[in-house]
Amino acid sequence: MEMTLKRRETMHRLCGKGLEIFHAKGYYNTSLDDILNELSLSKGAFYHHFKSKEDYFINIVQNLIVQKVYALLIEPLNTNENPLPVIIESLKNALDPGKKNEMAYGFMLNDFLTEFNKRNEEISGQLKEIINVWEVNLVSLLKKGKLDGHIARHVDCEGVATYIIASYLGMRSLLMDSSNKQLKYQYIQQLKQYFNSIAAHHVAA
Amino acid sequence: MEMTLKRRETMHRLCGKGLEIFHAKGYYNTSLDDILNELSLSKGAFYHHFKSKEDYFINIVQNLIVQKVYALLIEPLNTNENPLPVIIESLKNALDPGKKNEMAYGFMLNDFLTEFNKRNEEISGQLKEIINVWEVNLVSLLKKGKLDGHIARHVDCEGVATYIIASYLGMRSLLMDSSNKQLKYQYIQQLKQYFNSIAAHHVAA
DNA sequence: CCTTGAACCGACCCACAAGTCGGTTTGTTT
DNA sequence: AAACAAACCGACTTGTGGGTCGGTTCAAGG
Repeated sequence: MEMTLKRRETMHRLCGKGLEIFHAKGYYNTSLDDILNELSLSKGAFYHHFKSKEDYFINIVQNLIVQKVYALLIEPLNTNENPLPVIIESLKNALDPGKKNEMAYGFMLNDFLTEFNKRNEEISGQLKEIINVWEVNLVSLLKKGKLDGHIARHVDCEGVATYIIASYLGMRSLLMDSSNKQLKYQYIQQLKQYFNSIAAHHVAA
Repeated sequence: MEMTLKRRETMHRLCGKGLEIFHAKGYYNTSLDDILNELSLSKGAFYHHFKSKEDYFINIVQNLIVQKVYALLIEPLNTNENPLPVIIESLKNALDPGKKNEMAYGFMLNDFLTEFNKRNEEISGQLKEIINVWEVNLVSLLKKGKLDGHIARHVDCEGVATYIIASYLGMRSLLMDSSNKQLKYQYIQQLKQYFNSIAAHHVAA
């Protein structure tokens, strides 16, 4: 089974470096050779493991992007606490580049969604599905929060989830270049302001 | 001067159709021939009027996109009324496809911003500049609203402007396919909710 | 050793799209 | 109507990048 291990290791290296470069330069603006040169691998090696560039990226979505979105944005929602601070905390984490100078995974979703929209049905469908799962989890957490008395009864939980997702995705277009601390701070502050307006009892801003 | 008129008319046709197709399929995913065939024009005609595809798109940005954004999002802010309803109205307009089944100009900004980011410094710079002008105008209107007693004194106007822009841009990623009436409605409702929390006096939701 | 097959190499093929250029049409001027 | 230039044509050049394929390396089993 040593063979299988080698295969998995090479595929893993390809996916990791691929996500890094696709994210930095865009999928359609990155050639396979860009990635292969970085890893000192050949076309032949690539097509031995993946059947096409698309197949390769789908692997990346399923193995890396899905995992990260779940870890950063969805799993934290599995809580019994007051939803609003939990959501804020998860978004703050997602917008920060990871501790060990990883990528800022929060940035990827809007980028790739826009890039694949109307160009690749398969991939954009999978990305939309990720957003969809996120939305469903947000809604159900918000509804639980309403029952638990943390959120005002008049609130439209679906609407709130939509609004949270929209503002989060949109931050990407504003945070393009430098990881602008100022903008992130403003965003989180205003999100708190908004959350105050849907909380069951008013809390100091 | 009949020549000049002919020239201007052809350039105008090219820009109009170009924006339509670039917006529908993306700039890098659209070949010049895609556009030229639609207009029954040739490569020669194109390069007689524009020096490159990039030059062509910059023309489109300056002549069409800037105009539309100003008309829909910036000029309406030049008012002495309560800023909050004015802003809501402008966003509602921008997200609607025009009356005479035009394009939904509100969708273009996020799409093109994302597409050109890190691929074309020149163009993405111009698009960011549009956003910047919008932000400046939003901030100054909000500040005036504060002086006029429409907006609470504790409010961070820059932060509010950032948040408005982020949520607006982000809606694009959610409204991708069909012009989903439901999502638009949710967005506007939540924006009103948010605005209630920064208004000087509470108004019914 | 020798065989076998997975992992890998890299020259090549092919489609596509930006940009070129010599030539043709069209309209205006005198 | 001759002359001139702007507008336009379309075959061609050139570069790029996804994908192919015959061959080589290497590790494991006999």
